[in-house]
Amino acid sequence: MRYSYITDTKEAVASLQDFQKDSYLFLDTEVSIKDFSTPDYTKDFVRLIQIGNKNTIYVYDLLTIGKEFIPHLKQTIENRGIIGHNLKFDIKYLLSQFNIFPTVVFDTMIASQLLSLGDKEKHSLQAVVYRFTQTEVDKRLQSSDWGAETLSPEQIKYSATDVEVLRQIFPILKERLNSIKTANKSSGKVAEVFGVYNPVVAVEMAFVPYLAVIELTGMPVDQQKLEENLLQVATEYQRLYIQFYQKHGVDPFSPQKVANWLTKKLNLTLPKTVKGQPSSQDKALRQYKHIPEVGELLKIRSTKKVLDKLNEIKQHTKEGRVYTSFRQIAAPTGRMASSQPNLQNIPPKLRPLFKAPDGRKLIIADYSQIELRIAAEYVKDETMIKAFTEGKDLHRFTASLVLGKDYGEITKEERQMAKAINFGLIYGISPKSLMEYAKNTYGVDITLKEAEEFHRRFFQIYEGFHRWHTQVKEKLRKNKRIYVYSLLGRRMAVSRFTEAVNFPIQGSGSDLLKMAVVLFNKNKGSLDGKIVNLIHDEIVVDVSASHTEETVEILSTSMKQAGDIILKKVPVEFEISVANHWGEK
DNA sequence: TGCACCAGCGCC
DNA sequence: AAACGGCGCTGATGCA
Repeated sequence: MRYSYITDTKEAVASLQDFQKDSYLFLDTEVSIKDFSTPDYTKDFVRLIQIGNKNTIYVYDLLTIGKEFIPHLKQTIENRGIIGHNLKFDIKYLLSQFNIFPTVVFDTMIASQLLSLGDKEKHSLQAVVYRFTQTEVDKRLQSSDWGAETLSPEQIKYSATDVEVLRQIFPILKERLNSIKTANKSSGKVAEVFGVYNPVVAVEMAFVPYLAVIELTGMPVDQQKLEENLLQVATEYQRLYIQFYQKHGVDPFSPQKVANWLTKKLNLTLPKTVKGQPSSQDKALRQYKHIPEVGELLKIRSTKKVLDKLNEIKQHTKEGRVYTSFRQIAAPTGRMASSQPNLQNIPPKLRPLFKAPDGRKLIIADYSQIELRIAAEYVKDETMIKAFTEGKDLHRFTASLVLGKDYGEITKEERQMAKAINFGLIYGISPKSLMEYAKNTYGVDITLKEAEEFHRRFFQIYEGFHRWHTQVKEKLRKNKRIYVYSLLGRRMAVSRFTEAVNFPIQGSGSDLLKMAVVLFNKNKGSLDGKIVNLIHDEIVVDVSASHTEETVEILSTSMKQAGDIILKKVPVEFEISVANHWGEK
């Protein structure tokens, strides 16, 4: 491995000449981070930036290299594609401290995740290098002192090695990704520069820098209201807890004790858990909510839930914004996950806390019935496609066909019943579960015979779904594991029927949202609207009041474009509204 | 005491 | 719109 440690400004600027000819660079950074659990992207000291091409690696020491170097560096990085591992991390530093924002990237962590087939694999640089080259990377210096006045030769070599291994794994990852079968070929700058052909790869890579920006932006929070709320809920919770404990001597958060107490003292019959213990879950208790003790219990639990959530938000709020962390590919389906705090499971009653700052608005946009539309497209079910094309209410439509009644004469209850049928049956719910579900959710008593009849009718009407389920079952009978694909070519290996039917639908939903985000960012240019949250099929944008109209327009166009790429036969629909806070409809 | 697991529940 | 599926957070429980 050839590498040069550069400490001089002139030398640094001159060295960039060596990157003029190559189409892409390998990049890594070493940062001096005080507390690894809470990195501060604006303050932590970026000590080294390492850049390599196929011939050489330069390690730039920013302690001694002057600021004049930065514009040159910016030009090099932004004009070339860059390859790195977990680039969201590096980009957050590059953007917030140096105003460097690469948009053509190949992330080897994302690549590894896309190849992983849904297995529980690790995707650290070390793990990925080992998996694809069977060589060990020594990561012992990863958290060494990168703020030290003089770095040791070992530290310099370590930092160069991180780039060297990227060079080794990139061609392997690329080749494996290109061997995934796809219906279409990807287009765009990412695909062109790196030579990747799977559209999912292109979308995921293009998404990386924009996700970094979302995290840096943070979601606006009404901090005063948050504090008031917190105080009020904390007081309420304490009161309820003390009252309950003094009255009954039972800890309301011990599931076993609660369940035993309810069965013995109050003679309630409760469902059994897997271990044979009585269960005290809310679902089971709700039927007894008229009993004061049970009512108190449910109230304490829900209050505690709200209190925890408020604290979780507060913990990560700074100067009126809350900063979450997204995992770009958290589920094998491509869905993201948000944590610290999780902004994807905020209950509706807390959403008004997320308020646009003065002079700004929130744009709230979400795709309508997206999974059902995707399913219809995916299985090419002519009847369902036609219903969507004609703008029919799908639940009402299913109810009319299953029950043999006029479309216009479907009652509210029948429509509700059809909802259960639509969502349950496309994912392979059994007649027995359908019966239980109808009862639990709607109190609709249907016999097993009736459930079987609905089941039969559903698959008679929607032949595409019948064909799909039959084929999947057949394949799984013949093979222990089969590959399933989303509409954009995301792949997973599955061995269970429910997984096999779920993956393509949920996976295509992820494809769709990520593509909409990429298109929105490309379409908006320098317009000020910024995405502040993503919740599976929903996009929240923070925009200055004066740019609201244009941004709504651009977001709509982008969501439509993404929709038209994923859904060729089914029309895409979404709701989009302008609000002062997230709870506004 | 710390860790791994799971139950329970919030969201899509 | 709900749970067939997917997450994250809290706290009890069980074990070392």
